[in-house]
Amino acid sequence: MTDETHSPHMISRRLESIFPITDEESQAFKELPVQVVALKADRDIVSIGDRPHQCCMVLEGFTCVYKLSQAGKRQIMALHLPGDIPDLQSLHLAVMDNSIATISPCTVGFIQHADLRRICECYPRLASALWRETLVDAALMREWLLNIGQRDSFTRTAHLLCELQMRLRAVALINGPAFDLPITQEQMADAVGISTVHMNRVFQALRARSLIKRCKSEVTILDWQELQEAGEFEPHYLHLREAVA
Amino acid sequence: MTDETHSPHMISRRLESIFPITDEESQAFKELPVQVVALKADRDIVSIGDRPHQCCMVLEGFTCVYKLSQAGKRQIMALHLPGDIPDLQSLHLAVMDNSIATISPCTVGFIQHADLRRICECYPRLASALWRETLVDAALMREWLLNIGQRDSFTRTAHLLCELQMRLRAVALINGPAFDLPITQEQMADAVGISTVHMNRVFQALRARSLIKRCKSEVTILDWQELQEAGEFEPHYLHLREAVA
DNA sequence: CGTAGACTTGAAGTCGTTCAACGGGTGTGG
DNA sequence: CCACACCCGTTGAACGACTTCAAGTCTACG
Repeated sequence: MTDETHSPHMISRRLESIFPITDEESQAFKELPVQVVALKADRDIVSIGDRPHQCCMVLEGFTCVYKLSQAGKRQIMALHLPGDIPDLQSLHLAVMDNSIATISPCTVGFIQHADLRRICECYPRLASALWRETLVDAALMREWLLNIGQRDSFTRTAHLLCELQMRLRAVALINGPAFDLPITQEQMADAVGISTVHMNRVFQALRARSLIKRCKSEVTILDWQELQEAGEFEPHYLHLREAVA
Repeated sequence: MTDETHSPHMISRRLESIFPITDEESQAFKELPVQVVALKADRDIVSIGDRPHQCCMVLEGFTCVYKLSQAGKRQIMALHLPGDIPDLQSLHLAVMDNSIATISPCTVGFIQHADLRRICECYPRLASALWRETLVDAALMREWLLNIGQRDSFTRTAHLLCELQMRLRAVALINGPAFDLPITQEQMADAVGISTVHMNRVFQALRARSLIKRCKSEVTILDWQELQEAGEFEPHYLHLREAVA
């Protein structure tokens, strides 16, 4: 909530990871006024039914998109990392059809819709880049739908871990096999659509097969190849510009 | 494959159902060159891995977006009706991360990416309308994710029926409680993520509770109120301009 | 008239849920 | 500094929803 300068870097890095933009366009982004805010874990950033006049960019931490069933069960339909804009849709969809919350303590940056619209008019390629962002979000949701609809809980979980690892790499937040994953088993369970108790057992199975190791909030992938196979993970759907080895 | 004139009407009607556009913009759409093709049921229109140079607009019939798991199980992640553009994403995402197939016999219209890009440049509001289209598609997927991840099979199926009824109404394809739903139980099962056998039992339960009636490919909703409650259906996520009673 | 595809049925089996309880670490207030 | 509370992770056992297999019926269509 202090350093306002690293935020535009964040977003342009994310955009560039999936779409080539020029220096001038990148620069335009960096000059956008951003209101930076720090938030505790498990707080709503935007709630279903809201009519926001701004978008929220993740700067630090993890956020999630979620909805509740009538029984009060929560389905997480996306996880967002630094550089992502979880509610970019609100630029064209007046009322939120989902909530967005922090998974871990976060700092986020708010950008006014008006500013985004203006920049989209001046730089049509940036508009395309943002459009593309929302399309990649949708592509991830399709994969999650396949995951939840057709794969068993073990495969689903392995798949999610692979996805997170690769996305974190793509924005250069990690480079080795270990990374910080400040997310509880309950939140993981909500993301793959199983119960907390069962998520715990899946984690045990993953450890038993020596696929991962977990120590506090740090996850280490012990066998990337095996984990990918266990999770039926094919990274094409991430639409990254360059394949990450 | 014969009448090329009704197709642009179709798309503009769909766009207008969620976004106000001017006559001039609507006109621009109607002048787009469209290649109309008739297809049998259960045929791929675009396949995963393709790099299409055109988009496909549904003119008659139903299409679906799907992916296969390694075990060969199919998850349908969206159903598209006349007026929809199932692969609009391909405008900005070079390679398809999903396949698109016909559910029933269909006629579809292909529009070149180049033409769409041109019209987006000339009419930025149309570009926004198309962007919005893809965002609504994503909103539907979020609801499907909630449906499949957190609701039981009975609720899921009721929900899907409500959604289809309301979307068909929104484009004025139906007005009464009965409508043509040329889709097999197997396809329905793939859409809600359950087995064919179980889908059959869910249908029996829906009939036993007098919520729906099915005769050939025609579905009649006997109690709209009850079906909505049974499916936990709240239509906000469809982002229709006007609530349909 | 025969065949293929869609729908239907029963029974057995599996995966995941639910309930209930306990352990361990961490932070907070007395 | 200790005690307590809380959250997270863990465990066992019973239950339930859905799957799978296998067979049989119905209808449409060539």
